[in-house]
Amino acid sequence: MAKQYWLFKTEPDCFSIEDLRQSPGMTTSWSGVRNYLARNILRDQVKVKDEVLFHHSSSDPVGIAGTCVVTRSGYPDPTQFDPESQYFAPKATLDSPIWYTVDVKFQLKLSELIPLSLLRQTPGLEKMMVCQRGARLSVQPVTAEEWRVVQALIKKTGSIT
DNA sequence: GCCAACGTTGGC
DNA sequence: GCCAACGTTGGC
Repeated sequence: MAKQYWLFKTEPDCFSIEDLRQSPGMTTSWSGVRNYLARNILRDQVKVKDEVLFHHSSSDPVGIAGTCVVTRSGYPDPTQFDPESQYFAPKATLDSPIWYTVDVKFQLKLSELIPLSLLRQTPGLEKMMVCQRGARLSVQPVTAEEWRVVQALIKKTGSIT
């Protein structure tokens, strides 16, 4: 299958691109997604080697902070089985898990975050999901063309790897 | 299965 | 802090 592209949202106070860069193996499990549509995407569509825009939400400014790559496709989110976790799901069992996660590895961190306001002004990104009003989905598809346009912005902005 | 009430997300 | 969008819950 051709490589696919995604956008993952996270609140940097909770987990930032820098947190990912400093994680063991620069890799993390994208656990804690508790929305069914996002769950279905993680479980069914996100594949190893797919590339991901790492998006900071509820920050100032909000926007793309870096990129990462999928290193493990959908598997049951361990936090749903952990009574100590804020993501614990009492009804989930090992035999019938409810929530899924994927693993992602750090690729690059932008020298400066690319603000959502800039994305909205950039030709070619008018239809990008994150640019739409009220787009709350935390795991979003990104088209190959949108990815290409964002790559140009990343090159222009500068980044560290 | 409908839909009102309620809760959460997230940009501003 | 506000509030629009939208997801979830639960009574019927």
